Amino acid sequence: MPASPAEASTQIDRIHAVGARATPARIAVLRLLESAESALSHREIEEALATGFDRVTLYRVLDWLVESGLGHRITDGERVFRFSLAAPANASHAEHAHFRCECCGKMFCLADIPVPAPALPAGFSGKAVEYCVTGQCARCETDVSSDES
Amino acid sequence: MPASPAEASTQIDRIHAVGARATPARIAVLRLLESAESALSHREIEEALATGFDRVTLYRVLDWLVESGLGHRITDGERVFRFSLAAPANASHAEHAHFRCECCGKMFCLADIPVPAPALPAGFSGKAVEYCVTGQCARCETDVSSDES
DNA sequence: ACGACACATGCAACAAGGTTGCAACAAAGA
DNA sequence: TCTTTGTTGCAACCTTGTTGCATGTGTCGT
Ligand SMILES: [Mn+2]
Ligand SMILES: [Mn+2]
Ligand SMILES: [Zn+2]
Ligand SMILES: [Zn+2]
Repeated sequence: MPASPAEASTQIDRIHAVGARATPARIAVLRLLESAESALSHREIEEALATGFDRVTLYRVLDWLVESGLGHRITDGERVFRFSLAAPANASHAEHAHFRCECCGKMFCLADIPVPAPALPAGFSGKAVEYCVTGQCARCETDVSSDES
Repeated sequence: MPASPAEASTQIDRIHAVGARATPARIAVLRLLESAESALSHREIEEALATGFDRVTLYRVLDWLVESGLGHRITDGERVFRFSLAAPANASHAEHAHFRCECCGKMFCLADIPVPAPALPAGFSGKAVEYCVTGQCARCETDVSSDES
């Protein structure tokens, strides 16, 4: 089933809104991230998009995503970058906490949980804060508890 | 100037205390991290230790450092691990905040700043928290301000 | 002091994630 | 439709970190 034209044009508008060209790779990545429940790595995106976009093209789309402000990049603590969409159009992408599941490896944006403000030593000036919790996500938790021996 | 024997024996004792063999590479890394003001990457350690320890040996020493509990590892958000010593012998290495300077790239352990406890959504269970602030460190701040045009 | 043994080291090869240079290509606007 | 300028694909490369295996060495018992 091909993507509905209406859905695609939503993404095209978003791309044009930041003054960029709407290319198939960008549209596909936007659509994928839109439907993702967790932040995705380059690898995951490459696999989800069965279409044969070149590795480098995807890297460049992801760079563009972040630079244009349409998405943001986080590091998952295991040396890989993960990407998700910024808050849809309206609010500026407020700083928020992240959660990484050690079981399934997924990375969640906890948009509801505010990041506590830092208290820095004298002379230090902070700009951004990264707050990431690791543990088990809701799904993995239930999977484990229903797997009693 | 060669390392004082007294200094070296301090490191040797620490290594023996965790039931490990005191090798030149381990002693050198411990001594270096002891005197470091910020968490060091493998690369930085390799360069600081002019001695020709093999790349892999240093990686293994760093792995051992963390596994033995003598040190801890953090990710600096740019896909590299950094290492620093755990609190010297006495207290267990409590969770603490980190600061990464965007200017000089150094990573500081803010041992005094406690990490705020997370409030997670239902079903999620957290184990560890990573709290890292990025900005400008005290030194870079003064360097910039004394560089007025 | 000596020897045995377990553990640590060096080397080479490998792996994953990401970047760069450049020629060919295609959105967007005229 | 044409032109322009930004984007793509490909090949090569880089950085960080890991693995296998033969050789070397710290430690402990004697
Ligand atoms: Mn996020
Ligand atoms: Mn630390
Ligand atoms: Zn999970
Ligand atoms: Zn600095």
